[in-house]
Amino acid sequence: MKIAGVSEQYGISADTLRYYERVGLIPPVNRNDSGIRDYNELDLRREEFIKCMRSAGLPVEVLIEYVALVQRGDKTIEARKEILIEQRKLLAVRMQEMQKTLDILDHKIEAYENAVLKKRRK
Amino acid sequence: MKIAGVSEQYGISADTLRYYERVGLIPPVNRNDSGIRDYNELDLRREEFIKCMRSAGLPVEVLIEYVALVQRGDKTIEARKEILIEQRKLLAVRMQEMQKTLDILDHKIEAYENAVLKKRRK
DNA sequence: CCTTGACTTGGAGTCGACTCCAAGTGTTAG
DNA sequence: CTAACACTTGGAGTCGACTCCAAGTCAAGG
Repeated sequence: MKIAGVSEQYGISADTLRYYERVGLIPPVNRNDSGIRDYNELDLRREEFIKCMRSAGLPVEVLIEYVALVQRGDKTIEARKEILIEQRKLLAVRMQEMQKTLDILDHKIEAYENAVLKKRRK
Repeated sequence: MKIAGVSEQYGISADTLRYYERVGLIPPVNRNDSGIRDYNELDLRREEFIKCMRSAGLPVEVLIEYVALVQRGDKTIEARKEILIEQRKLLAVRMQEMQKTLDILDHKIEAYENAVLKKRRK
């Protein structure tokens, strides 16, 4: 699959896909005879993983480090696990903050709802 | 309370507090005779609100709009409510994405855990 | 009196993460 | 044969949100 197809399928711009590859967020993608990227199944799964991690706010820098470890093989499994555990922890904290904010928003929305009703009753 | 105190109490840098005021994210804070900011209770509650909203990723721009509406009084209540409902919706979506990522991280961490154990058993 | 340190301003700089651009090459449709 | 179009590269530009800087003012302690 060429870059435009991947871009459409995952909703990531071609520029961003090239950027990801350039900075090492995914390993180099194979090229056809004209030098054009030809994404295989593994590449696509990688893009999906990256998309998922990025959507949750994991920093590009951390993901680069993780991907580099994957490339170095089984001896890096412990290090990779530590990275994921750390990021999982940070993610859980962010989600807690967001939950707190969500609750406050719900309170405020309800308060505004009541204010609107009271106004209408006048 | 002076800016340094607020900064310490809320974990927001003095620069950021001034920035928030400059762009209209909070209304101008009163000054003492020497022109130094003197935050009152209301100002502090505003900072706390902003801190909470920002920690959940609500854009500064949206908050500026919201604060401007608050300044314009009761006739803007409906508009404010709409903003909060919209942001609440976006927040819920982001949280869902994060939950999905969290689940995947948990799966991966568990898989790594098993891989580590298998290795040790050799 | 004078230094120290917290504050003031306007404006410039930084950072993460893209996003866009110019110039060039290769494949395809008419 | 040529025009259109998808792709390539390296590098520059943008955006949101701060963060830092220079130059100046003021209150308090030694």
